[in-house]
Amino acid sequence: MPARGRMPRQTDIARIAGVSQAAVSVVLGGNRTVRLAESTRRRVLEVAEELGYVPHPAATRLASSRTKLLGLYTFRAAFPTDEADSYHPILSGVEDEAAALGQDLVLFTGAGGPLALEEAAIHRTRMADGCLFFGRHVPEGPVSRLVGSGFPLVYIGRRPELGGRIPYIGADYVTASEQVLQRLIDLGHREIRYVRESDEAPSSEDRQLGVLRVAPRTGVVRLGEPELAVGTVRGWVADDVTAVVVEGTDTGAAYRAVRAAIDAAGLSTPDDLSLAVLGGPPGVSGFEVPMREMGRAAVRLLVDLVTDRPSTPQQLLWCPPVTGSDVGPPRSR
Amino acid sequence: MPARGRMPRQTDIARIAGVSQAAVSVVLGGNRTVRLAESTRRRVLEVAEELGYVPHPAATRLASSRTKLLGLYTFRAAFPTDEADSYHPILSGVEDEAAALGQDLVLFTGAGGPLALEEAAIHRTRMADGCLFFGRHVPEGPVSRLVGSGFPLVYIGRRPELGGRIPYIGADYVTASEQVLQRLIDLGHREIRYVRESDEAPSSEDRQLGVLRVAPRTGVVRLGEPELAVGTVRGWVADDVTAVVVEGTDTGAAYRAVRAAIDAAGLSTPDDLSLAVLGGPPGVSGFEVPMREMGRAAVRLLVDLVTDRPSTPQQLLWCPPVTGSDVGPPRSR
DNA sequence: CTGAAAGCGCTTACAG
DNA sequence: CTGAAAGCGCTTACAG
Repeated sequence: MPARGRMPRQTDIARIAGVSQAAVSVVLGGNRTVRLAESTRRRVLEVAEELGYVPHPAATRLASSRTKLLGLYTFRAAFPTDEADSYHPILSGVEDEAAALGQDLVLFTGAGGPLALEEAAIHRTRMADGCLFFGRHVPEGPVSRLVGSGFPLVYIGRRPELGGRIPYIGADYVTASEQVLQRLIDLGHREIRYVRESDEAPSSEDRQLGVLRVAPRTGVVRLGEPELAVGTVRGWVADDVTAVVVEGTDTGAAYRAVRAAIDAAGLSTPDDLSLAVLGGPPGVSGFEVPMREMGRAAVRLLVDLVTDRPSTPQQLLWCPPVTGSDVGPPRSR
Repeated sequence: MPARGRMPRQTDIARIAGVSQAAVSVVLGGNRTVRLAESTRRRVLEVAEELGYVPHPAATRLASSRTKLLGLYTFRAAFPTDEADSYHPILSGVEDEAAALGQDLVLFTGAGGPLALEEAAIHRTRMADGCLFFGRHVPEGPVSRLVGSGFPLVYIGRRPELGGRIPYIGADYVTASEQVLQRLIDLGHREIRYVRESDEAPSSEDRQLGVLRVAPRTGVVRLGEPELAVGTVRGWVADDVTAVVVEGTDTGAAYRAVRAAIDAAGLSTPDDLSLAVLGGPPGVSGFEVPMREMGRAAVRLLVDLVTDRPSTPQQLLWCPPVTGSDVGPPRSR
C-alpha cells in the first residue's frame, strides 16, 4: 500500500499487480494500439480501482505535451464588478464548449490593470495550448509576436489588424444590417435615419456599411452625447422620417438615447416612427448578436488550431433577425 | 535559436547563455538560496526575455508546486446562463485579489455536468498550486483525499464536513442574525416570526441559531412552497406579531414570498409589520453578506496555505448590518 | 560559487 | 504480445 496521505501512482499499481509501470499506463490510458493480455488488463484495473488511483494532471499533461489548458484573456475583469455585463453570454458559451471538449480555462488576471501588467499577462498566455482574446483592443506588439511565433490564438469579434492575420470569430453585422434595412424598405419606409455611437470599431463600421448598402440615402447621425435632443426627433418627423435604426452596442447607450428622446417627444413606436436596433437588447426589433454561439465557435476554432486540424481561421456568424413590436409600416399621411 | 513555433525552454536559454539548464532554473525561479555570479544572472535574464520564455506550467507543477495558478472550482458554471447570478460578487472578489497577488486562475470546466465529469474535474484541480471550492456540495471522497494528501484547498462558505478539517472562509451569520434580532427587540418587538427555506445548510442553521439565541420564543416557519398564504400573514397580525425576519438566500425565494404575501394582505412595512432579511438584497433591512470580501479573503488564505505561511484556516467574516426602511418600532395598539 | 544528476508521474516509441 | 528505456520541462538536493 502507498504511504498514507500520498496519492497512489502508477508504480504503486504496478508493484501490487505485478506488472511494469508502463503497462499500467497503457491500460489506464486506454491505449488501444498496444495490446495486453486480458488478465493483465483486468488485474491492473482492479488494483487501480481499489487504490482509488487518479492520474496526476500535471504529469499527464507534461508527458503528452498538451496542457489541455485554454487561455481566456479578457482585457478587463472576467467577473466585472458591474452587475450588468452584457458580454456574459459569450463567456458562458466559452465555458460550455470548453467543458464539452475537455479543456480547462485559465483566466489571466491583471488584464484590466496597468499596461505593464497587461503586457506581462498577455505574455503568460503562452503557458496554455492556445488563447482566446476577447476585447476590441489589439496590442499590436505583443499580439503580433504571439501570432508570429505560431502560438494559436483566436479573437472573439472581427479584428482586421496585423494585415488580417488574426484568427477570429465575429458576427456578420453587414448582412444582418442589410436585412433589417431591407425589411424596412419592404414595409414602405423611404426616409430613414441611422443613429450610431461615435466610437470607431469594426462592429460599428460593419453595421453602417450594411445600412448604407441597402439604403444609401439614409442620414447617419453620430451620437456625441448620451442624450439626444427632443428637437432632433421632432425634426425627423417633420422631415417625413418614418423609421429610425440604431446601432446596438454593449452599453446600449445609443438605443436608450433614441428611445428616451422618442418618448420625451410624445411619439410612439411603431405608429409615429418605426424603431430597429442592430444587435440590441432581447425582444427589440432588429437582429440578435449570437454571443453564446460566438463563444462556443471560438473555442472550437482554437482547439482546431491547437491540434493542427484544418479550419477556417476567420469566421462571421449569422445573426438571427428579431421581429419585435417597434417596427411596422409607415404611418400613411 | 529554438525552432520556430516551438516554445522556448530552459535548455534553449542555457545553450545561448552558455550556462547549465539548472542555473537557468535557479535564476528564473528566483531561488535566493543558491548564489550565482551577477553576470550569469543578468545574461540568463536577458536571453530569457529575448526568447520570450514562459515556464511550462505542468513541468513546474510536477517538479514543485509554484505555478502561480490557483484553481477555482464552482460546482456549477462560473458563467451561468442565468443572468441573475447572485454569487457574482464572490467571483469578482476572487479575481480581484488573485490579480493583486499575481496569481492566475484556472477554471475547471465540467463542474456543472454529470457526476463522472464532476469527479474528474475535481481531480484535475491538482494541476493548480491550490484550489478554491465554491458551493455547498462537499463530495466527501474526492475532497477528503485532496485534503488528506495535503493539497491546499479553501472552501468559500463554512463547511463543517470531514470532521472540521476543511479550510474555509465563511460569513458570521450567527452574530449578524443575533444583532438583527437584538435591534428588533430594542425597538420593542416581542412577537416575532422567522421564515426560512426548507433546505438544510450551514448558512441556514447558523442564521436560525442566531435568531433563537436572542429571541428563543420566535416562531419558526419553514417555507414548503414558493408561495406564502395570505391567511398566514393575516394570522400573524391577529396573533400580535409585529416583526417578521426572513432567511436571505441566493435565490431570495423566502424574502420574495413574504414580501408578496404582505402586499397581498394589504399590509405595509414597517407600519403593520417590520420586515428584516438575514443577508438579503441590497438596501433591505437586516444584514449584508460580504461576498466580495469573502472571495478576496479566500484567495489570501489559499495563497497562505500554498506558501506555507501561518494562517487561520477557518474564518468567519463580519456581516455589516443594513438599516433599511422596512424596520421600525411596533405599531402601538 | 557552479554544474551534473536525480526525480516529479506520466506517455510513447522501441527492443525483445 | 510485453517490458525496459527515454523523455516531457522543470526543481532541488548534492557533489565538486
